Amino acid sequence: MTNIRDIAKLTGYSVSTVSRVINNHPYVDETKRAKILSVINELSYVPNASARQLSYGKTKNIGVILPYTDHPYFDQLLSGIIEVAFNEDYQVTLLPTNYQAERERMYLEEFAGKRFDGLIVTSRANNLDVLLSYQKYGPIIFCEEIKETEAGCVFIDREQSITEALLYLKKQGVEKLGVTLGRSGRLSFNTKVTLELCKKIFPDFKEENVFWNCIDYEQGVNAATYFKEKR
DNA sequence: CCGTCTCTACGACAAACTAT
DNA sequence: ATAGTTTGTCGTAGAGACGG
Repeated sequence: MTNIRDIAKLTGYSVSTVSRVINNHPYVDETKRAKILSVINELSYVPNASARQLSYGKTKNIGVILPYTDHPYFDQLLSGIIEVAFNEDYQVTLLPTNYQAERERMYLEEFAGKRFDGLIVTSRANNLDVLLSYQKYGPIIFCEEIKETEAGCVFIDREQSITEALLYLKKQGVEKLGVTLGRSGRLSFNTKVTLELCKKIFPDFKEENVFWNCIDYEQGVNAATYFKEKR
């Protein structure tokens, strides 16, 4: 396979001069530039991406940790991430975990190995401490409120929005509340807050009125059946 | 001082080489 | 035969050489 040294050898100029031509840098004589370009075209030479990455010290790649993609919330989040990355000439690599802690740790190890310039954690499978310990390898942004440290985070005010939704239901005359949730409160901040607010706004609310692991359409249908029978 | 060009470090890995 | 060491690979960018 042709490399930059082959081009240099064939044209009679140095590797650096060839590099300048490839990257449109100034200070290359036009006749030499033309000759180098003609050899490049002749051999269909394309610079090695790994070697470029080595030199830049950057991958121009952002890893996005997410549980799954077929979900409106993560779809929308991803769409925004991709749009901004595109404008900044960054590539985005999707890192689906299906909430498997081990898989997520594998991605974190790849991040430590400089596979990505930065990491966006939309929802995590490991405890926060585990993810925070990887901050020394590069920037990590969390899509949840991080209060303990100065970690970068972007989040919506879940407490406020859930409160509004619950108050609306109460106003509509709802007395007995049923809730669908994805994961245990031990792992999910969202779950924890939702349960706390349910108990606060609906004092008679009991945890047996929670339908757990409701993360897809099928479980949604099961939840509807469950609540219908419980009514 | 400017334009043009060469040399070399960078990091991880494989291949080649040397010593035992 | 095995373990340890050295060298080469890949493209880029900055330092520096050189001529005018």
